[in-house]
Amino acid sequence: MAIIVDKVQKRKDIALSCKELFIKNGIKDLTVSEVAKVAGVGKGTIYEYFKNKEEIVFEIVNILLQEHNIQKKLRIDSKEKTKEKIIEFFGVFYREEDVELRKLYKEFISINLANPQREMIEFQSTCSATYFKWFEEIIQTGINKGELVLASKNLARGLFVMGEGLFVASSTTTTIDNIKRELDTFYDTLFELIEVKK
Amino acid sequence: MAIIVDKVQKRKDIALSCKELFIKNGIKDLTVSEVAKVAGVGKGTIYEYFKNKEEIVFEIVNILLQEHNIQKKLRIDSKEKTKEKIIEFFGVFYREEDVELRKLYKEFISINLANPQREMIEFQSTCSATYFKWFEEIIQTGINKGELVLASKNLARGLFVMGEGLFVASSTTTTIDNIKRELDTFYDTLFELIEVKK
DNA sequence: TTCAAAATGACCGACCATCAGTCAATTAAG
DNA sequence: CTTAATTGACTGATGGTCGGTCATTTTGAA
Repeated sequence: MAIIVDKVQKRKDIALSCKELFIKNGIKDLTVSEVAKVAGVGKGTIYEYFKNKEEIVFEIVNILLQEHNIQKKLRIDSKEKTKEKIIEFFGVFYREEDVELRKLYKEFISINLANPQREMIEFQSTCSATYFKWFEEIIQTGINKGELVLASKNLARGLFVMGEGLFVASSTTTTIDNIKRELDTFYDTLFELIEVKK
Repeated sequence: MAIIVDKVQKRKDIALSCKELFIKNGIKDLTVSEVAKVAGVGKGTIYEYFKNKEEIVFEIVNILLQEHNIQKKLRIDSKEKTKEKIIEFFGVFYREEDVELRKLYKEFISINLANPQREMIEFQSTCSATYFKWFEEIIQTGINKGELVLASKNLARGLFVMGEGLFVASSTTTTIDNIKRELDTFYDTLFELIEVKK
């Protein structure tokens, strides 16, 4: 045998080394040669760790999402009321500090829409399912605690995809200038309807 | 002067000639040479009518959307109740006959997310604004007719982007297998909450 | 035990194919 | 003859491949 490198770790290293470059320019203007350069490896080596250019993005999203989820869990758990938890849940779509994640997510959706590849779609599905389960639990807890009416459960899916919709809409138009305000109005109204009146 | 061609019409002709090809493969696998071939013109001519490859998609969407809107208007007007109108409004996201339009829209969103260009974003914004105004009118009429509670108005934006969100979500995952059912459950529940009880 | 040959994984960058976009030359209508 | 319209060969960029090199470890004969 010869040198054995930690393939998993190196894959992460390469991906993260071009994170800034990628976030700045997006996948379209990121060349594999550039990636190789900033990662300090030869171009051929890139293809030892990634099947294609898209997979690099896939890896970056993967890494950052895991970090993000830990933070998210803490933030949500720290909230008392269900409404606050739900608002926190969608915070990623407008919170200042998550601007990088949004940029990444934008590219990720774009790639997934343009050339869906089994692995990426499956990853996206798993993420989405996990998030949705998490979201449903928040709603269910709200119902159990008597904060929300029973029917709220059926609104879960709609609410869940709404965040994504608002995100895409705001990314592809110039009109929605303040996601946070839009969401707030919506939540206030909806909670007026689904909160159990004391 | 010499030959004068109807630039606007020829632009449409070229765009439509490659519609099938584009819907089948998406923009990624569509080459400008191919477009030129099926349009029966030289490659250089394409660039007399379009600034870049993306603009061809832009034109196809534009043409088909206009056709679609006429149909949509008729369909919505034919419905009596507000709930039916709203469901009809989002029909494009699951209706069998609109499968082409969805494929186009998917590519369109993808392009807009990956390399936003002023003209396309503005077009998208205008479309979106028009649709939203239309949607708000439906809600407002519902309120005026006493079918919906006043608060429904504030839910308009949320409902509006939800359609888009569900569409994107279903395009990028494998889990949502039946958009129609998901939407129906959501609407039924929501209308249970916002409909004025007689 | 020694050490050179064999084996192997890691790495590389020249090269290839593809393709979006350009432009100088050509065509043809009036 | 003028000029709008058209064209396709050409260019530059870039994603991905592949033959080959290098460094380290294994092996087994002396």
